[in-house]
Amino acid sequence: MRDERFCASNCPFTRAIGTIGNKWKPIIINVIGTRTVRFGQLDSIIPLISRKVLTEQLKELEEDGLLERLAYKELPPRVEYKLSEKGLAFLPILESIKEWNCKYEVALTPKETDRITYAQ
Amino acid sequence: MRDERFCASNCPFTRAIGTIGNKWKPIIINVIGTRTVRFGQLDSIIPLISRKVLTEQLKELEEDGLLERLAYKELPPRVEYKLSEKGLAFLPILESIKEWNCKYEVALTPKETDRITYAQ
DNA sequence: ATTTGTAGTTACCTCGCAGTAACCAGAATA
DNA sequence: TATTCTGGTTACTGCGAGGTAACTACAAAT
Repeated sequence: MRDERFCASNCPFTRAIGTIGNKWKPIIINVIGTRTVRFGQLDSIIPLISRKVLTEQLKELEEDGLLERLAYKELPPRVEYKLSEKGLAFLPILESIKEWNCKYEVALTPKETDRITYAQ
Repeated sequence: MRDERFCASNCPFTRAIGTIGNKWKPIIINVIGTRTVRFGQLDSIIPLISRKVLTEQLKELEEDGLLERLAYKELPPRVEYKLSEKGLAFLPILESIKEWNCKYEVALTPKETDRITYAQ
């Protein structure tokens, strides 16, 4: 999922793309935003992602220091995710991507059915 | 390569991730920058990418209006790629990703060998 | 006559991403 | 007693992304 050849590059930009350059991570970071979110919430807010892949993505994001995982020793288990300082600093970039897209996107005619929104 | 479920979303952010949210497109956009670059140049500047995938990515970027393809009717053929207004407007976002990464990345110890740089 | 150079395209094959389903702990509730 | 609730993990599986190699056109150079 994470491309090790990218992460091993000596180019900062290439390394950055190696860590956040896939489709799920920007979505997950955007969904968490400034909140504290539980695993089950993420799983239900992002319907297209499977539990397994969500787990993997969250683990990588934690390893890369973008988010913090708070596991409470309860039963049934409770785990909360929130963005770290690094993750929060990435939010403005996602905002500029939104603005960029709204400004330049060619008009589409999405079906009224199967609408999916991850924005808050 | 492009995730159609993402592109069909009614959420602008999700659609944006659907078009530029993979590892190669940000790299290609960054390499082209403000220049006009030939196909062969891209192929040699980005060694890890295969010709086939490079062709596919360039075609999608053109379809999404991020770059312009100028094919000269010569033999041997000559094709030049340059960013459109939309593509150029994306460059500042890539710059902020670079800054973000340099500021927050955890220190790595990349091998002195196999160094790869796409930055200009 | 043969090689070179460019920008692809095509067929073929493989590896691995990702989906699905089953399973887990153990307290609380019915 | 059995079910529920949560946040995973594991095994199995299939599809498709992506790599490789061969091939194209045609002019110019050797």
